[in-house]
This record gives sequence, structure tokens and C-alpha cells, in this order.
Amino acid sequence: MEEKLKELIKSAVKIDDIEPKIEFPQDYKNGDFSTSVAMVLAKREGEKPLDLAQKIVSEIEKIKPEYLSKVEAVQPGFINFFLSKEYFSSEIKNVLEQKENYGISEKHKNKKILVEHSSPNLFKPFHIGHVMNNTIGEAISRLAKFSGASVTEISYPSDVSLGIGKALFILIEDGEGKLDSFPTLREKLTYLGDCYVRGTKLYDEDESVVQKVKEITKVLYEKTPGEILDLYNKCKEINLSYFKDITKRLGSEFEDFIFESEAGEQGERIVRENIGKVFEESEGAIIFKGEEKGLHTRVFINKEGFPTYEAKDIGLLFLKFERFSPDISILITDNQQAPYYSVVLEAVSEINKDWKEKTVHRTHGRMSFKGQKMSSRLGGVPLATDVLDVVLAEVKEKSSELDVETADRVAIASLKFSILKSMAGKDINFDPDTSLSFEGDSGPYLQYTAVRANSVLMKAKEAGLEPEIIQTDTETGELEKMISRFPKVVSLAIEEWAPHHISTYLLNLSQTFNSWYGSTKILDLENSEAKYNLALTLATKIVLTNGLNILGIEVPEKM
RNA sequence: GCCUCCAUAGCUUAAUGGAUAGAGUACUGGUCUUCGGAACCAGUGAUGGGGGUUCGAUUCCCUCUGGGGGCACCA
Repeated sequence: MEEKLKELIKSAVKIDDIEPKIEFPQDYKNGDFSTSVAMVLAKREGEKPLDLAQKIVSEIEKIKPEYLSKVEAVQPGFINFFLSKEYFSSEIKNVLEQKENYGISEKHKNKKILVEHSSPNLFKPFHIGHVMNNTIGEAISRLAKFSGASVTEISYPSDVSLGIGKALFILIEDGEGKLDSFPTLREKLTYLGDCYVRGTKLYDEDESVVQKVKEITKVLYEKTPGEILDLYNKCKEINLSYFKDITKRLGSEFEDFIFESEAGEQGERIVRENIGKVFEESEGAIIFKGEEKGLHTRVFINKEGFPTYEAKDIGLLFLKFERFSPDISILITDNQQAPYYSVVLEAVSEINKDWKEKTVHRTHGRMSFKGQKMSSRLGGVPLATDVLDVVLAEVKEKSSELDVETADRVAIASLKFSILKSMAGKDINFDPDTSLSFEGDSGPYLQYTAVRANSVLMKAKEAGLEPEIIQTDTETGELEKMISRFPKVVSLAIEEWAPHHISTYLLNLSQTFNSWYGSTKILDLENSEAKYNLALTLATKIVLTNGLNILGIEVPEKM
């Protein structure tokens, strides 16, 4: 529809250099769409904005296509378009016919999109902070699917680093029996996390440890067979299986992993091949000077001859394009890494332009745990599953009759939506008492609305009433208008890779539906328009379900 | 010190340079002969300070204040 209106404007007024903007007015009384072209053009044309708008309107009225019921020019120079009732009922019809495909765009049709997110450190437990990355990453992946592309989700687990060498040093000191003595996976994970912290501390405090840690790290980089490598692989396996479990519970399935150790090898090779061209030696290290580009210098291979995170990321880029040849490669990290990553991309652009140009880096804020409740209830930074269990308990407290699976869906909805409802980028101070909610702007509210709509549909079916698009006498209501906006909201979210636009829209849709629900008796056998109202109810349920699906939130049958 | 991001009701926040700055929460009052009250309706309440660009600025530019992040061998 947007495109049609643009064409209509272009046929009414000659503009070749600018694209007329079509937007949703804040208030429905200002039309279903509006444009500000007249105000933009006024000065150039030497006319008053309102006069020009008036002229454009009279040109449009000469053509006046069927889908338009009214066009008007108003102060200070807006042109408002009112669409016909037929347009909206045909749009509702589209929803009912396309079902789970309603809203899918063709923006990236026939393209391959690779999304990397949720990359864990295999010696640090997957804690609640990682849920933020996973939630946003998963939403962006699903958004990519809604853009018509074929999407591959991968993760980049960190499996070699000096930090891991430090953790392993403690594990060796403690003896392998210590690890085995913990009966549950949960306890093993806590222990591994603890080793990481202890190792880091000891490394800073005790110089005699430094050399030993470096030797262990060397074994990891060079994959020297032996007891150290065996122990290391065992730990890697433990954390990886936890990672797979928790991300699956949250709704993510990764098609593949690229390990940091693989990326390191490739990265080191590529950096060494480009010494003198892109990189240079300085104080025994291999660096990239970013100052001329307004960036800063970073080390890619350190004095010890090991690739740093920077070189590994170059290797990662190489492997991503080598294995998947994506048209767009998206990665999700926290915003702390933004300046660092621009240096990597700048360096890489001199090796392979595509790698920089096809890469999209979306960042998000960080989660902190300063809330008193959090630390007293869970102690320190909790594992993702621990937080979910706390939320789950609250859900069950609220409605005890829910089965486990449904309660888990509601808990996850609450957690995920608290992250997705606002723009990614800001830090969240996570506190289950204030960050999570089941009412108002919340995930469970959206689920409730869809479940409620579904419940009416079921009852109607029992009464022998089916949804149907029929001619009605009532004017187009806000609900039809709101439902019809979904495809445009999806394209905006894809354009910016910003899932929160979907969240904002779903809240609006739910409010509109619930408000309509409060004033409309849907299941009314006396009402000749009941079938149409059921069609609106079904369309609402479909759009809510599709939108929540993008956010990675499932709608239960009942709740 | 240099570079960057951020600042909107008490709190959490929305707004591709557009119309009366939109929600939630909290607070106050109201709705239920109803298909699900995790709901609906109404009220109180906001763009950090100062300049500038523009027909029009929460949005762009400058500056001040207050916060976050980055700046050579961590990831």
C-alpha cells in the first residue's frame, strides 16, 4: 500500500530527486497514512505548504483509486489518506489466508543470512547476562527469516585463551577427582566457574603461576596430546552440553559452531600473510594502526606469538564466508565491543572488502545484578537456569493449575519480553522483582491476549459460528487498522534489525484488541456481523502469534 | 588527555525531522446481566541547562553538566 501511495503522489506532482515519505499518523483522525511532501517541496516550488498540498490533493482526486475513500490537505501542509473499508477487509482476508506467513516480506528473498549470537566462553557458565544476547540474537535471526532469506544460526564458543589456561591450572592443582566428585551437572558448572575466578586471581597475585599457566595455554593452542588436553576436553564437553540445553529451552537451535581454536589458526595465518601490507611489527607484536582512519591501534598477534581476540575474529570472518558464503552476516555482541570491532573490520576491509561490507554488527547493553534481592536469593551472578526457575516459581504461584510446559513458556515470555520491549543498547539492572512482570507491558500480557482470542474462537466453534469476511454496515474500526499495520512494522524492524519495533506494535495491538473486546460482544448469535467480528478475533490471534514468534515467544493453548 | 554512546513523568520506557510527546508501573476514582479480571475506562504527571540550523527539533550541529564504554599484547 505504501508503494501505491508513493506512485500516486509521484503522478500528482513531479518529484524525481526525493522519495515521498509515507507515515502512520499518530491519531487516526489524521488518516490511515499521511505524507509531508508538500511541506518539503514548498520552499523550492515557491508556494505555501498548504496551497501546494491542496494542489496535490486535487490532482489525486482526479485519479482517485478505489482503495481511497478520502484525501485531504490540512495545516500545516500534511496530506492525509483515508483508505476504504474494502481495503481493510481485504487485508483481514489476507491475514486469514496467509496465516503464519502473514507479515513475511520479500526484502531479502533468495538471500542467505548468517547470524552469530550467544557465543559462550566454555569455561565460564552461561549466566543470566548471556540470556540478553541470546534473546536479542534469536529475535534478529527470526526477523531475518521474516525477511524472506534463508537463515543459518551459529555460535562461536570461546575454547582457547589465556583465561582458560588459568582455569585449567586450578583444575590440575585440585586434581581431576575434584571435578568428578560433584554429582550433578549444575554443581560441576559452578565449580568450573569458580576455577576460572580463582585462576585469574592467582595469576595476578603469584608470579610463579604465570609460567605454568602459559605452558598449559600452549598445550591448548597446539593441541598437544596428553592428560592436560584430555581434562580440557572433558570440561569443554560439560559446558557445551549445558549451553545446548539452556539455549534450546530458550528457543534457539544452532546449526553449527565455529570454535575460537579453529578461528585462531586461520586468523593467525591470515594476519601473518598480510604483514607489511595491512599489519606491521611493533615491539615484538603484530599490530594494525587504525589512527589514520580515526580508530586506534590494536594488537593482533602478541609477543608470545599467539593470536589475540582480534586475529581470531579475522579467522572467524574467513570461516564464516568460506563455509556459508552469506549475503549478509550478522553478529550480536554487547556494545562494549563496538569500538574494538570497528578496528577489526577496518583491518579486514583491506584483505577482503566483502567481509566488511556484508557484516552487520548489532550491539546491546549489558545486564548487571545490583539488586539486593538477586544476590540474597541466588548469590552472585546466577546461571540462566537458576533465574528461570525463580520466574517459574512465581508463575506457578500466580496460577497453580498450569502444567509445567505452559508455566515455562510464560516464564520465558516474561524474561524475554523484559529484554525485547525496549531498544537494544541500554544496560539493564536485572532484578526479578522489578524487571519481570506479568501485567501491563509484558510478555504474559501478550500471550494472555492471544489465548483469550483463541478461547473465544473455540467457544464460537462449539456454537457453530465460524469466522468469515462479510459485508458489514459498521465503519472500519481501530482494530482492523492496527492489524493491517503489521507488515510495515515488520519491514521497519528488518530495516533496522531492531526487534523492539515488533514489541511496541504487539502491545498496541493487544491494547486495541482488549479495548474492543471490552466493548463488543463477539459471540452473539443475534448479531449478523458476528462472523466478521470472529474474523477480526482470528486475525488478531494470528498476528499476535506471528509477532511473538519473531520475538521467540511461544503462545500456549491455555494459561 | 583523546574518541565515542547515553540523558524523556517518581520508576521502566516509545516516538523513519512532523500534527495535542505515546505506553506501562505507581497513585486516585470507576467498569463486570460478559465470550477468560494476567482485562477494560478515566484522572494526576515528562523531553538535563544554554545557544544554533529548519516552515517545523525529543530527533541534526555547538557548548555546559551528569553517567556508561573504548584507547598495545584480556576476551
